[in-house]
Amino acid sequence: MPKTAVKKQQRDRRQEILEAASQVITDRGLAETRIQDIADACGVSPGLILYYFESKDRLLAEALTLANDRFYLEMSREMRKIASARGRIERLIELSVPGLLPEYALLDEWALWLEIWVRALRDPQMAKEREALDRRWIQSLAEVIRYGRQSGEFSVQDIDPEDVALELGTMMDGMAIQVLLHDPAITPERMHRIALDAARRLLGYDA
Amino acid sequence: MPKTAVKKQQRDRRQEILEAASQVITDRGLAETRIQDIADACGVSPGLILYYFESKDRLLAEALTLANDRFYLEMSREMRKIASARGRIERLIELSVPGLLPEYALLDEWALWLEIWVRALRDPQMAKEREALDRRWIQSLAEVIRYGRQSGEFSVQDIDPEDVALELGTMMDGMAIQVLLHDPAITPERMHRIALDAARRLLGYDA
DNA sequence: CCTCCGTTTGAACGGTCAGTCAACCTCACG
DNA sequence: CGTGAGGTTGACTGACCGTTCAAACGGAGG
Repeated sequence: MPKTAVKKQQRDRRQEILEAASQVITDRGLAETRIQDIADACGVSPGLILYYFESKDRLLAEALTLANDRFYLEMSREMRKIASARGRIERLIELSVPGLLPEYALLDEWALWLEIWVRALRDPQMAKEREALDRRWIQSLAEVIRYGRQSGEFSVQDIDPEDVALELGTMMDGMAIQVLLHDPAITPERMHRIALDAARRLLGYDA
Repeated sequence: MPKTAVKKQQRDRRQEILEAASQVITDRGLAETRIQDIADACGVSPGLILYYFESKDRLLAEALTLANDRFYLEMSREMRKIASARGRIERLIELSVPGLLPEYALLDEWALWLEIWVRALRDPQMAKEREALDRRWIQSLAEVIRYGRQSGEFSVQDIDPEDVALELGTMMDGMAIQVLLHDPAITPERMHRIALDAARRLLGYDA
């Protein structure tokens, strides 16, 4: 077998395991995830999991960021399809509300964020990774804001786009937690409305 | 020994264990907390822990909300000492920023919130408890807002105080996470400033 | 058809830890 | 003092689970 083919197969299997792991973590929680569960989820024996990963811990760390990476790619693709800055920011918001769009399983996405945060508290490696993921997300927001300001769609001129992005982003984090945990005080629809209002207010455009 | 004395001693020991558990969870994380650790922390043998608690799980669940209860009591006391609504809201904000005031170990407080959230994802009992804690917090904010509106300190009249409280509260949740995780993009001071600005804007009073 | 090497298996190992239990302690009360 | 009940101990157990490993598999190349 040619070397590239071997590498390809290895990468596929690795990916398969990572995706299974990500799913299991979402279902059972990080703390309750066993190697056996992951093996079951992709129909292989437990031994194979540790053939592809140095340890359970490393595998879990890698799996945690997988869904987020996928979300980011999907989001970037969507952005390119939308011309107006306002359309982009509103789509970003829409995509970020847990459970708003049935076609995206964003509840999963957000549940993994909680696990990432807890782990980042004590694992410096994960702390670094989390910061990078977060920065990437805030930068995406900031980019849309800069774009809209440049095009004249957003009237607010005197504030740093990154500051606004940060405010909007952290506010959505906070609300998403409540929505994720099914707090009756804040439904997906309500979060959606509040976030859109906040965006209009912060960026300066009309409804 | 009279029955009340027995009960008193039992309650003290229980409390002692709960507080030790709360501390250990803060230090090591929920997942890494062992009964042995808790026993060590209050200088008793592991067996005694399970003499006072049905299981490790129940103990941890109870311990998780302890710090939050204490924070709430402390906060209520502080509120009574401040006359103006504006002073109250600004004190609430100050108290909520992780690591802003050295005399309060609010990093601990917030770290426990993360653990509560993760656990609430899959434990209905904890989900209910979390919702109650959160409601209590939002209600405190709303109360101050109603007070300030009534006294004329806050000029915004047309929005539901609970809506404003929710917005302010969730925004602070989101920021607190970043601060807690030592994100360089948002220091305690910056969170403090942003939250104060948001309060002024939402409630309608001047700097 | 054989060989070889990367892949896969699943049984076995070893460490960890929640929970149990029998014995011991202590002290209030008679 | 003696007694008894509640409090405390810490060794023990049984289950669980990450990790290891020797053996088996499979298919590409000769």
